Parts: sequence; structure tokens; C-alpha cells
Amino acid sequence: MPCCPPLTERMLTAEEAERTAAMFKALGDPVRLRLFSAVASAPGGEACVCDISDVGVSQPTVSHHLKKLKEAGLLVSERRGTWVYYRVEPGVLAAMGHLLMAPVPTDR
Amino acid sequence: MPCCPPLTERMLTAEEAERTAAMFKALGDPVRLRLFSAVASAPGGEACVCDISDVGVSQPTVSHHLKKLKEAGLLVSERRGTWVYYRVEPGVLAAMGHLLMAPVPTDR
DNA sequence: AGCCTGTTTCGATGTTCGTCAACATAGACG
DNA sequence: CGTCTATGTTGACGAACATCGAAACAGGCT
Repeated sequence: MPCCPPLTERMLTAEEAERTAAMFKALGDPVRLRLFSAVASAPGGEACVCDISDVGVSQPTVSHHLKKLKEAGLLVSERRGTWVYYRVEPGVLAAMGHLLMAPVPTDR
Repeated sequence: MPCCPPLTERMLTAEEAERTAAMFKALGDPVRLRLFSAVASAPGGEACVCDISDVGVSQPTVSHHLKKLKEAGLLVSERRGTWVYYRVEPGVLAAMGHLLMAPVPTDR
């Protein structure tokens, strides 16, 4: 059950835009987008921080970005022993895809 | 022909992330997102600036945001007489939808 | 000219990004 | 237990960037 109707259906309300923009904003940084795709494409659907820290910035910066992705509702984290694993919040990809889906793809 | 593989396929390269993040970033502002949805949902696929200026900010600010959406490759504009019309850059919605599409939706 | 629609320039205010240092948590080892 | 080492998180700071509106500007119609 997505948060908002497709962008092509009608103009979003201010509240809808606020919520939805927060997600797009989280993916609107190259480092965060790479981190997200690293988690999303990881085998088993999850990735340890130590496995995805090679994105060109320092490790604390990675942690800051992961926190933002978490606050945006895109990732969830779980500590297992020494390591912290991140995975994609279920349903998020489908919800965002739904937002961008045109009702009739190659028509208009 | 999308710019990048789905986010679930593999970790994006730095260049791919740079290009793609620019689009998400453009939609990562509530005002811009509303403007974009206003254009995307407009009858005929296009909207005059004067029709979508009621988003709670001044008209110059609307112009600023429309410019950013244009620079991000999400909108195109055309002047016809007194008015300027904006429409969604063809293929953009499908390309971004493709990015977020999981290979097997409700499986994992 | 006068009017209308949009854009651009400019400056003030606020936000984001990246790093260093300090802290928290978990395991290993004596 | 105490200490050491490894993995992540948090706080604080400066530099860079984004947002917004008032005013000035540009293009088109009558």
C-alpha cells in the first residue's frame, strides 16, 4: 500500500510531497545512492557496513549516510555480534516504483 | 534505454551514481516534487507556469525550481506566445521506474 | 508605450557534506 | 575481571551548497 498515488495521476498535496520528497532526497546523493545499491544488490539482501565502506569517503561519513537512509525509511539495520547489517526496508522499492509508473507506458 | 541498471542488480559506479543522484535530488524537494507531479498529471501532458504556480512560494521561486528540474533532465520547456509550457522529458519516468524495479517483486 | 508572463540577479538565511576526535559495543586472550 | 583490538556510531566544526524573495530584466501581445 503505497504512500502516494503515481506522480502522473494528480498533483500531490503538500503533506504527500513532504513525505515522498524525503525519500527521493535520501537517494539524491551519489554516496548514499551507491550505498543503497550496494545493500539492495547484496547477496542475501543484506550487507555488513564493513563490506560497503569503499565508496571514497571516510568510515564515519558512511555511517552518517547510512543513518540518513535509515531515517528516510529506506534501510533497516541490525547488529549481529561485532557487525552491523543493513537491508532494504521491504516494500520501499515497489512503492517508489509505483510512484513513477505511468498508467499506460508507451501510449501518450 | 535507461541510464543505469536497477539498483538491485549491482552497486552503481561513481559516475552512474553521480548522474542518477542528480535526478533523485531534483525530486527531493517538496516544492519541486509538487511541480513535477503537476506537470506530469496535466491534461495533454503539459502545463503552463501560470497554472502550477500555487504551491506556496513566490513566482520567481517557482521559476527557480522549474529550472532545476529542467537541468536535471526531468522537464523540458517551450515558449508559445505569452506563456511558457513545461512537459515531462519523454522516457524519464520509465527510466527511473526501471531503476527501482526489483527483478522479482514479491518473492524474497 | 503599457501590460502581462517568466526569467535572472543578488543577498540573506539556512541546510548539507565530510572529517577528526571521542565514545559505545563486542569478542579475544591472559 | 581487565585490557587490548576491531567495528560502528555520535558530536562538533568549517566549507560548500541550497532555498527564498525583492527587484531588475527580457519577451510578447494589444
